[in-house]
Amino acid sequence: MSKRPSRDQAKIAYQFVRSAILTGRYLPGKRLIESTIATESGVSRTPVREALRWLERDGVVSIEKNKGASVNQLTAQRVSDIYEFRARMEGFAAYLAAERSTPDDHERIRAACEAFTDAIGSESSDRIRLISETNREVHREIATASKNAFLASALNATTDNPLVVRTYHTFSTVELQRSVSFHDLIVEAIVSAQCARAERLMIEHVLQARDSVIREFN
Amino acid sequence: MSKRPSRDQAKIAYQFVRSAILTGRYLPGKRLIESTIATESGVSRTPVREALRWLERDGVVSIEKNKGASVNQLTAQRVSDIYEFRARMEGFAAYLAAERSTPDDHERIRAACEAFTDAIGSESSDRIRLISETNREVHREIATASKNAFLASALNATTDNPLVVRTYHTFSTVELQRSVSFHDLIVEAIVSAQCARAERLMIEHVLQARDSVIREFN
DNA sequence: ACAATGCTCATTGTATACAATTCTTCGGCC
DNA sequence: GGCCGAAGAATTGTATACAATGAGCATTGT
Repeated sequence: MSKRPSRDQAKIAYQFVRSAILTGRYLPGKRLIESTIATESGVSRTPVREALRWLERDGVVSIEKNKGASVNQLTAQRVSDIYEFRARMEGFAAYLAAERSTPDDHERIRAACEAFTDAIGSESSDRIRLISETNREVHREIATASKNAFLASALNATTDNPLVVRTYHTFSTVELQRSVSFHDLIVEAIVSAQCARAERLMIEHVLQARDSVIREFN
Repeated sequence: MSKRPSRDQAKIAYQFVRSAILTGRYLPGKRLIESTIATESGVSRTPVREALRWLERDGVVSIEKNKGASVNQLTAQRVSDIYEFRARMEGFAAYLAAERSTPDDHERIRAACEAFTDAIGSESSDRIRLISETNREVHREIATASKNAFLASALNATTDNPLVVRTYHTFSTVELQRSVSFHDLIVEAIVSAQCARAERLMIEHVLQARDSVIREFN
């Protein structure tokens, strides 16, 4: 079942703008004109508008009523803000997962962690993409195991935040190994229902990622 | 300057649906047909679609691709989920505010707290509305003082969450007095830069609200 | 010369028309 | 009688046309 034709215009527009910002083609401060993006990405304005709202939620662009969207300045401060926020959210999810998860959840989380470890060892051409995907899966399983549907959906909504995905380009092998360690420790804490430890470990895990990204800025 | 003509169609649609859900005219599980809402609220489908996305973010409706939106079952569990989430967010904001706020911030927060206290004593016909507004202002000032723009915007996005607003209908005088106490304690902790205390107090403050609402359910 | 005012135009917000998808129902077949 | 499938209806997703808003510029009066 190929999803090549990708009949989802809003997603096309989203990825188009996202990619343009990440590669530096759209620079910070640039105003994003809906009609221009529509033409460039080959869809109409309607899905473009929706895509811009998504990017606003990601913290990547700002939208002012009747004035349109513009690319946010990605200062170290701003990136740090977003990661701090995520760290707390994910930490809370880990806390709840430790408190409420079932053996079934444990199985799924463990499997996701293994897939991540495998991805790191992979020599495939889309290794980075693979790492990113499997990592997402780990965090998503933990969010689901938190049994707080609202929290899980809020987290999933930001999992393909451009800022988060970008990080894997900058991660060194040693940092990836560290991620594996943290995943292991977090799983252990969750399985043994040690809520506070799971939370602390997850917060630190995310803050590690923040530091890596911030370092790139300087 | 009257805003009676209220040129914002999306907001009209949002408040229309929101009100319909709160008053029980739209019951949980009810499917929300865009064209129907458009006709009933007197705007076109385009702003209705946007309004539904806002309500999804609030946790009030669920949207499935190509299937549309439906009103969420507001089980005690689900309401609790949302409040737990908010409690952590607001707690983090208070933590950061205690760490980073300036004397100017302190002034604004204090003023907002006083306005809230006044609102409680008010005999005005829209007393509930006034209480709700001033309370929002307190929390918004604290969010701003956190100096984390992303966090502040995420919180503000959910401040007129129907679930949150609803609570003030159910609050008794004693509970409102308790809110005043908590506000005072939180401000004190923030001003004296006691981060952990500010966070704990804020979490408890929001969880109090949760308990009040949950109690209504039974 | 400069500030204020109104005009023009680019762009966003909204409405509506059209396409694609899902749901429903009805008829045929087993 | 019940299950499967196809046709049609209902509804969402997308495109486009139109209205309203805000920005920039020129013009005018002082």
